[in-house]
Amino acid sequence: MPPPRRRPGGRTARIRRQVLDAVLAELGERGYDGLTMDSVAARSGVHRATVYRRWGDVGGLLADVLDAAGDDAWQPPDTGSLEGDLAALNREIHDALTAQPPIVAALIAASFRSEQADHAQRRLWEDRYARCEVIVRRAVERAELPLGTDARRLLIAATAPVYHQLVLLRTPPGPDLPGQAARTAALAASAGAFAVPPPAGDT
Amino acid sequence: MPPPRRRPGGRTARIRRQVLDAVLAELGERGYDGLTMDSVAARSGVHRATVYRRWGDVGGLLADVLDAAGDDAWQPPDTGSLEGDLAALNREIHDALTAQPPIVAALIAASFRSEQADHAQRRLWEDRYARCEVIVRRAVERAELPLGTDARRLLIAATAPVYHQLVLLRTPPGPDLPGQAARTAALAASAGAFAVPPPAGDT
DNA sequence: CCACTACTGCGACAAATGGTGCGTTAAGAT
DNA sequence: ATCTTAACGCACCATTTGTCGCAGTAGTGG
Repeated sequence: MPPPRRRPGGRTARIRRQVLDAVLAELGERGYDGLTMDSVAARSGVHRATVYRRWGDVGGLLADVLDAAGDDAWQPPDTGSLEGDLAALNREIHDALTAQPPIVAALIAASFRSEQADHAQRRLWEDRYARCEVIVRRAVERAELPLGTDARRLLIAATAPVYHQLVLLRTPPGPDLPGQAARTAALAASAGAFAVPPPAGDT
Repeated sequence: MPPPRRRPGGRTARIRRQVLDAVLAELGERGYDGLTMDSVAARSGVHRATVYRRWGDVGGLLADVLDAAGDDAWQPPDTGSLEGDLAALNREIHDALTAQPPIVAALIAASFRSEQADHAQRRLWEDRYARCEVIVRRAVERAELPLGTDARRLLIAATAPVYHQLVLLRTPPGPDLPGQAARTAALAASAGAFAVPPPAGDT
């Protein structure tokens, strides 16, 4: 027998959007502990019991929001140079983390609250960094970087300072933090700091 | 009139230690939302009402734990070279973040839960990074680094990848993440990536 | 050693929150 | 159009959270 087919139809989708929007709004306004099943239900206009049944708990809500966030068509910037790409990427990150209300920062913080949200957050990170690897590939093609540069490590080195400063340290960043972090990483990269040894076989 | 004089004596101090230990234990075992006033009171053997009276809420508990954590005699490693110091520092961070139970990671995550805890966490970061600046000063004295190197930016660039990988991304780190991050930062630093322009006056 | 009082323990209480069975409504297929 | 079934709304209960007054205990100064 076929699995019972779902009904992705109009009402279900509408309710989902209402609830997800309410989650983001609550998260932005009341920050962190403000996100309860109750407040989400009240704001969305959907009944408490419905929210409980479809999402189970706060972690389910967050996971759904995070998964929905990954379903976009985002592409990393393409400025024509490695440092330019990294700087533009960092500026996007910086803007997202300092936007008002601070939805992205609140989402990151909230993802610690449950296993489900944690997994969804990891999927989102993985997706974003995977999409960014093209930046490094293009730089290698332009001969800005040596072959065998570890894309992931380079991307993390470039972006980590921005996240660290804004999410964990939460102190006012120095001027042009995105640009400086990008320049530092690009410099280290062109010096071969992220070279990965070939798999010990052929060229 | 003078404020009523406090009693920092035996019982009060003992109760505080019991409660703070219970906070750490709960945080390690039950991770994030597991930390409630009730569970702390139960585990510590202190009455609920006492915990409410002295600490007010979960944020108060976390803030007290964080402040207590800053009252130690920790000093950054001194290995004789910049890269060695940074690598040793990163290894300490790595070990603290991957220890079982994951108390440090849980503390960082939990510090998002309230204003009070947030402020305490910032004080702790500030204190730690300030203590680490001596690493950069020593490197400048050894002429490993140019004068006018921005200590804070260098330290953040060196340590951020470790925090980012273990706290935010939460994916298995590559081999020798601490060492690689340290080498990258040291390389960029000796190339002058963290030079700060002199204040536009004299040498 | 004694008096003073800050601090803790106790239990009862009000209020908010989390979670669930059951009848009703609306979506999707024939 | 109408039938089937998934999804929703309502009412309800259980648990947790936070507060208060009072009595007892133990530091602190004389």
